Amino acid sequence: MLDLKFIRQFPDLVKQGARKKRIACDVDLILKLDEEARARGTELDRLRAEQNTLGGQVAKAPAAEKKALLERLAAIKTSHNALDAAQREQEAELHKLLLRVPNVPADAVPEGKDDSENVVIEHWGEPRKFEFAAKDHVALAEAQGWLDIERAARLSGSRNYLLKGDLSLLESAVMRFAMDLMVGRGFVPLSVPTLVRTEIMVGTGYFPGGEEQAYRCDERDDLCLVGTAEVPVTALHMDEILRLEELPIRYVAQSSCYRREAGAAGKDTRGLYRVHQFQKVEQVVIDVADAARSIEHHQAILKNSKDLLEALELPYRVVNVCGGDLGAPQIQKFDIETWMPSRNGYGETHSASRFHDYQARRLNLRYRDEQGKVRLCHTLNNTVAASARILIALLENHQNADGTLRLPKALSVYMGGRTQLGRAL
RNA sequence: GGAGUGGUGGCAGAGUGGCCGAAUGCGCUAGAUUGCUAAUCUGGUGUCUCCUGAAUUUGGGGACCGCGGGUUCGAAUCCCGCCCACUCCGCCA
Repeated sequence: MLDLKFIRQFPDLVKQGARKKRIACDVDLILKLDEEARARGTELDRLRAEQNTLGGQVAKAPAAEKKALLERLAAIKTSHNALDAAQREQEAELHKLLLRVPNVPADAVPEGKDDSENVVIEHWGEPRKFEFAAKDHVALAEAQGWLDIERAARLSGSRNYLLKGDLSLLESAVMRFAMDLMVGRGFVPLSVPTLVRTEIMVGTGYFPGGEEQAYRCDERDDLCLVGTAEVPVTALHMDEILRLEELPIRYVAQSSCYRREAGAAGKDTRGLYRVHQFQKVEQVVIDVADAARSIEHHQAILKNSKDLLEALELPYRVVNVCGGDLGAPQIQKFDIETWMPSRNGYGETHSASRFHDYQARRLNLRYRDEQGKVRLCHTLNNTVAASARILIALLENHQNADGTLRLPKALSVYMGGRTQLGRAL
């Protein structure tokens, strides 16, 4: 959410930002409603002030005057109530609109309509040339008895899967490696709820807009399954005023993630690329409202993930996500795409977002600065490792000609010192 | 799931219809005192918002005592719903 004062002050910036993101947003309507609401609010305050003054006199007023006083108060109340009802309605409408105003993208965000116009800014590693017929992750994993998509579908429908044997262990190994890497860098490990209230989905910016993407409990419980640990972790300190000494807060959390993938029918149907449930280690940074520092954090959390991929010996590239592919909440986003031989291309495995105070305003997440002034925090997050997709990359990039899987040294430790998984096929 | 108790400022804790944005204590902070520390004394010490002003530090209003409604001229205080915590019983990985 943007500050109404900011929108008032720089309406054109907001409009341009929305245009760059290809998100419809009626700034003028918002400004009109805001102006009306403020005018009415002033009048309401005035009425209330009068009511307060007169009300205080009622008890001590002589009986003769009391009646007149009460009549006057009744009149005030009537006009106040009418005005108040209108005000509430309009404020609700304004708030609804406000929740959908997209954050203004950074200048460094490239112009572009969709992901095809994201700008590659960095490469690491060389995609491997196979001197044998390389298998895709499904063929390889099934041949090794590591994957059962058919039975999983019986349990849970399409886009579900079941890991077995060493691949199941490998998933845990990657997650644990990711956690250890981050803890080694000072991030505080967290185990968090993956079921959150709707309010939390709104606070982190997923709702309104992302409802179709989230699993929601029925009306008995106002709870949603999160699509990422970013949600509970970023919201952890909502409604708090943090002390300057506690900042920056750096958290890392592993969680199950759930996505409905509505609207993705027919897209990435084979294998583990687009699935309803996966494990993910996520990093979140909460700090002071300082644009330069936010940029530093953004680079730092990006670096963490690049380091992880390098330790896993997986070629990747970094893209600067263009306006049209950016979500409403983000100021800027860098995606890391990891080489996946079966796609003969790079597939998104990480997403590093910078929000400024967009989430913090919705969450009422604040801190007290040096001057003692209360201000909204800045928040950022990035994937450290997302299980299903990182497994695709590991399986496909590190397969041997005989169908076994080479383990990078970083993971070997987590797999009992083994350097290779599977049997020769 | 059933029964009960309770949710007040950074914390502890008063307040059961107007004198309460809220006593008191602790903490924090500025100053005084002190050779230093401690102790003591004095002042200050919530958030949001509107109007006004050159000004986030002018002046004046409004709102907030878990959240949302209601009763009343007037609600922290009474009523209803919800959320949360705790205790007992039941069930359970």
